[in-house]
Amino acid sequence: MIKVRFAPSPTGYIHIGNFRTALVNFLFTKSKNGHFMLRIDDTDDERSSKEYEDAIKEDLTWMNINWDSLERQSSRLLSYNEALETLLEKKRAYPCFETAEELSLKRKSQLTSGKPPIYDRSALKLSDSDIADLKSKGKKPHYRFLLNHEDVNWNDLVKGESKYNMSNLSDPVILREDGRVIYTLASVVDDIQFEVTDILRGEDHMTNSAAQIQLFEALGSLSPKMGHLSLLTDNTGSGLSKRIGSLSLRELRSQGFQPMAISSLLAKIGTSDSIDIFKDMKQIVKSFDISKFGNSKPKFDKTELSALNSKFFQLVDYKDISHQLNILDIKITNEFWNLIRGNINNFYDVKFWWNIVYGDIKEVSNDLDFKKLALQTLPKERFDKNTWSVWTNSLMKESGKKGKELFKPLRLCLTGQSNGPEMANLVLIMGKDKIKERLNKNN
RNA sequence: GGUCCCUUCGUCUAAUGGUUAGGACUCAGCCCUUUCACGGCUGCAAUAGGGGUUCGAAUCCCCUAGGGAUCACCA
Repeated sequence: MIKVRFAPSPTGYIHIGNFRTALVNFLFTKSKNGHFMLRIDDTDDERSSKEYEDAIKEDLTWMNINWDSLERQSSRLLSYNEALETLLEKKRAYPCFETAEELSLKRKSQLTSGKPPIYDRSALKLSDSDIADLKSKGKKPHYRFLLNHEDVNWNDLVKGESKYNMSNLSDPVILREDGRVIYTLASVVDDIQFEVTDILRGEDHMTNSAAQIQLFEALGSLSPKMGHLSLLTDNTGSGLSKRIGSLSLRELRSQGFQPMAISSLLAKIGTSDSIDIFKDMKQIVKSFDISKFGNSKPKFDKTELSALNSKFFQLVDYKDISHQLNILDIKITNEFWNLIRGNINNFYDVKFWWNIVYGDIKEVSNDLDFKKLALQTLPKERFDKNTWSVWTNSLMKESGKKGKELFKPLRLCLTGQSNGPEMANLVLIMGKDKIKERLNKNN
């Protein structure tokens, strides 16, 4: 069975890039009847918090991404220590005693002299007695994984045949001086133990993956299949991750964007499928194929998201959105929803139209003569489905106006807007009293 | 700076050496609707630049330019 994991670290809110990774993993596994694991990567307990973990879960739930199992790295520390022992026995891990400051300085001087800032492995030269000596002086080691300096090859699920030469990389630190494990190792240990079959993530993990493939092997396991998605950029082409703040899921939610609009866009952007709104997650799952993802960096454009958002409202039936409408402190009926659904770009537009139909509006029209005529010709009898044509016909005769000349000002008088829902239905729902009130109102 | 990845209409992309370089979105025009929207039809619009290889290059090779990623005791 296919098993994937989404492994956020609870150090912030999920943003659009993170979420795309979650979504792609979810769609990939669900399209193969697989298992989706949520793994909280909280090994960095200085930056991690329970609040963020809860927020991540809440956001995923809001987006209709449900996990089949949940793991937390902070509860699995023993396994990581065992793995380190194994690596030490196999001479694939070694202790180092440089301080963070020393390493940072070293990198800087390497960079300024035009060299790649790769760790020089000087700790490897330490003899057993050197190490014992340093330890006896109270120095605490951190540990690195000893890379084999050779090509690592893999068949990437997205990019195809890939390779990376490991001599371009520093031996990754896998255990901190204070004894806390680091992601590189923890992730591999978990993937082995939970039998993850496929790892899908952003291409910023490309070199991690290469190193981790060696780590899988060093721990006596076969590497899962790897796939690397190109990173999203903003509409100027620069990296999105730098501005995660304004593009968090929570931000989008508070701006009135719908989960299906977000998922529809993120599931299809960068693929050879056309971008269109999906009604529910099942439909996206059906159309999903990892091989449809390309290698170039798609631009994330919020206006594209807005367009999908509007389309979603046109598509969604009252029964499927009424639970959401309930959070607005106004009563929305089926009839009202059907009236306005074609004119909603953003969830809060519901309230905007409610106010226009039932509430008070500031600006009407200042065409007094026209309003007077409209009031005179307004049918006296009870409103029904013919009211609109009866009214506009007689108004047409009285005013001598027709077509746009007639309808645009009338719409403006009644709603204060130059466009909006179907007028014939709108007057029925708005009712005679409200219409009179609008036509009598003078600015 | 080393390494890796990327570059086709404005946008997302298709075209496994031979196509009139195709589709979707946007945009424009027309039709429909006694208005806007929806819908339908039509149209505008691209191979980053320069060299090769080849009868023939978007496609293969080299160079240049631009963008991104990575080289953390973050994940």
